[in-house]
Amino acid sequence: MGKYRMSEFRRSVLLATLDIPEGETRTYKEIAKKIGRPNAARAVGTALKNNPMAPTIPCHRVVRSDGSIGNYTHMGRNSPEKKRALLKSEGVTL
DNA sequence: CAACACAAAGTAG
DNA sequence: CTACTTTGTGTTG
Repeated sequence: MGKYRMSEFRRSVLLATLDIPEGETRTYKEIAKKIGRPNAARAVGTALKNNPMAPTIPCHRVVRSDGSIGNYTHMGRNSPEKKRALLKSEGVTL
């Protein structure tokens, strides 16, 4: 029987990210806090890095706490510019 | 064991 | 004040 089970941490991160409304942004810290690991903002980034295989999850709505855009990996390629473009497309004022 | 899509506090100037 | 360094966190390679 296959175990469709990734770590709880990763699953929580994805769900929390999926819960971000359109046009809104959330910080890695906020996501971390939401899933009960307020000090694991870095782990949140690591978790998202392995998941943005599709626009299924609005990982581009997760930004840094200091207002920076943060990073964005898609298909093994880092494109912070793409992230910024997506946010702007949703009407997010940086 | 080392690295990473972060954060906050500490050190140096 | 700004810039760089260090420590904490959880998963992946």
